[in-house]
Amino acid sequence: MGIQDRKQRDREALRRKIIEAAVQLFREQGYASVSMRKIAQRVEYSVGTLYLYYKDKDELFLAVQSFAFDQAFSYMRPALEQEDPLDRVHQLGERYIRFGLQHPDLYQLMFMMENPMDALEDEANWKPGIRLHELLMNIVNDCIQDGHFPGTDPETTSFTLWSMVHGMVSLQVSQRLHIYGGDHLEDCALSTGSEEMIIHAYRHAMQLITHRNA
Amino acid sequence: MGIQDRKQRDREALRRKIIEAAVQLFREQGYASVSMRKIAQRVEYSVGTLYLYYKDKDELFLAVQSFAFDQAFSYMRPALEQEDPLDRVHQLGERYIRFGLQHPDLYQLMFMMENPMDALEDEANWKPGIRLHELLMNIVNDCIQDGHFPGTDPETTSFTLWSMVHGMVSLQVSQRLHIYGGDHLEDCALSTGSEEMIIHAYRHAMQLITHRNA
DNA sequence: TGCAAGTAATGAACACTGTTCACTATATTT
DNA sequence: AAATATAGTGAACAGTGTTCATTACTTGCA
Repeated sequence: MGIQDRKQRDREALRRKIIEAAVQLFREQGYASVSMRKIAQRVEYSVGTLYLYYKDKDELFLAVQSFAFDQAFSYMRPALEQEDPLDRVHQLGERYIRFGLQHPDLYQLMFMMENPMDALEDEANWKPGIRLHELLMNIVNDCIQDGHFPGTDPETTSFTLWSMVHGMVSLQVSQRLHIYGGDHLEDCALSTGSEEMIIHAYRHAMQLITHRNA
Repeated sequence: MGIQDRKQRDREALRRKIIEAAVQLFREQGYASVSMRKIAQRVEYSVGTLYLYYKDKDELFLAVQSFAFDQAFSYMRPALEQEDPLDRVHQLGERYIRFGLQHPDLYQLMFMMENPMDALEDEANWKPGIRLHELLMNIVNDCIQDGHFPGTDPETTSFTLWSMVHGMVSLQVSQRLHIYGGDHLEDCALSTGSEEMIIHAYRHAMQLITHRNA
């Protein structure tokens, strides 16, 4: 039935419009001040309608999170084209950081907020997280085959690397890095707290970890 | 005037009772579900009274954060008694992690929530953060004097170390580590996601960074 | 002592939040 | 054409942080 198909398409189109409106509002007004009513107003439907398309706010935000992961993955994709596995981790980390800093609201939704995670039927089935972690772990595995990261397993090492870049991004996103650049520190590489300064710290760290004097 | 003094003491006692009630409620019911009315009920005063002692919720929570930092610092204190500066960083990191994992609600307040930070008159004057960072940086500086962390400055290195441990703790606290231990991974050191497993990863990382085969 | 001034505490009220559900309007099927 | 699904609505509910007119009590002064 073509009509059924069209209805299905309409349904999915509205589902998409809703999460796009949510993303837009995140950008414009920040995570905290996005309410169901504001989203409804933006898509020009009533509040109740949102609940016909998403069970509750958590489920809606989980869909936005999924959308954000798509964006993140395609942003990080070019890193995978590097020949040397060590270059792949390097680039992947750098792109991870840049994406997080440039989209703080999406990053919060992906890795910092507790809320949307509750909507997962089983927390262990957090697919985007699994996908990201497997991506990283495979590359780390290749590195180990090349003799890097001696004495560790890919699991532990990839967790460590993830923690480091996540730590850098999330401290910045949650406003904890304003301590750098105050008068109490004369001059240091992090004085501005900008993206490039964080990348600089990341590169130094990777140098230390990989024993490479690039 | 002794009466004035007593009033002053009463005032401070109630201020303290309020933040203690807040901490208690964090423990019992989790961060998200602690409201001003619940705190008021716990201290057996009306809601309005809380606003005579704290300008708003952010300011109250900032006071709780300050309380949490006191706890954290005294928990981490023993680490500073180590002779070797490298042992000091090692232990400091380990204690940082353990404190965070054992007090997830306080940790959220200290390093993850945006809210209470807005209450700072000047974000760059986040005193507990500055204190923690100076503590770490001084130790790192001692390490560098001993020839460790070659080619980096204490600023960058201490930021990196902080990021790593914060990343580990915050990923766990915000429920992002449930991906470990699923069926999609046979066996790995992180399978349980427990405190000891995170400490294990931390130690491996420190080994890599410090080029030490302890 | 009696009265005024000042302080401390209250809780109803306001504007917001996520969520529900009786109701209407439209579309499909019989 | 009538009956039946389906889609959309928005007032209502219980909760949130915050304010402020009103009360209760304490202090200082005549």
